[in-house]
Amino acid sequence: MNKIYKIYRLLYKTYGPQGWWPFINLQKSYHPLDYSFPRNSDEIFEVCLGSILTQNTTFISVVKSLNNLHVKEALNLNTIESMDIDELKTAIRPSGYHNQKARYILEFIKFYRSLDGAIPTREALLHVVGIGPETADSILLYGYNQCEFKVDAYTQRLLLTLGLIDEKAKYHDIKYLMEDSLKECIKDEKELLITYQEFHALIVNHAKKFYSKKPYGERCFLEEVQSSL
DNA sequence: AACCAGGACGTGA
DNA sequence: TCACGTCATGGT
Repeated sequence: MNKIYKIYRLLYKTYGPQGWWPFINLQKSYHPLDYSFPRNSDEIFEVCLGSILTQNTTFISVVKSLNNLHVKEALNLNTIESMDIDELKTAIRPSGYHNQKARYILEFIKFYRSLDGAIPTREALLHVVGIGPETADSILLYGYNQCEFKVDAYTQRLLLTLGLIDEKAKYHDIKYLMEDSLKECIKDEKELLITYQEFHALIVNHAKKFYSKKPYGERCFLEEVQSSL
């Protein structure tokens, strides 16, 4: 068992399953251990929308934006595409950058339509304006249940503090470190996917508590992973 | 009241 | 390639 997987086990033992992704339309019937989402095109689209809106923003703000659309019966691509762009901007205002994110959303909808239900490749997603590596992985991992590890600022900060990467490690360096480490320990594809999904969520949960303000990692119990191997 | 949040893009060196 | 400025609102 390598250190990365050890960190995952420790986080899971501490916080339990996170139940990522919180669907707006399904809050009543949603349970953390139900990994059957998303189930249809509307739910996939909701994850894609949330993935764009959450760029450099807390998910609490994203939920507000998604709810603004939901109460207008506009949490679907047909309505968003046909609605006035200023109305869209107003709805997503709580999650910030509403001008460029409104554009990103419309750009993505064009791309989404061209897919005609197919699963997008990572490379194709990266060609869409407004979709960088993290947003692409978020869409693939949570929207399409693809084994793509999502790296974010918290992941980098955590691994850097624990001394598992160096300062110049880039997005893909970290992504492949996580994926290779987990593949080494998990052979079952379904379990691997769930681990990717839960791990990222657990890192965010944990990092909010210990890696939001300096000095990072103070009293973080993951330090024990260092000495244990 | 400064600081940061589940980033991406454009620019110049 | 890479460091840096910009985009914007909301919570602490």
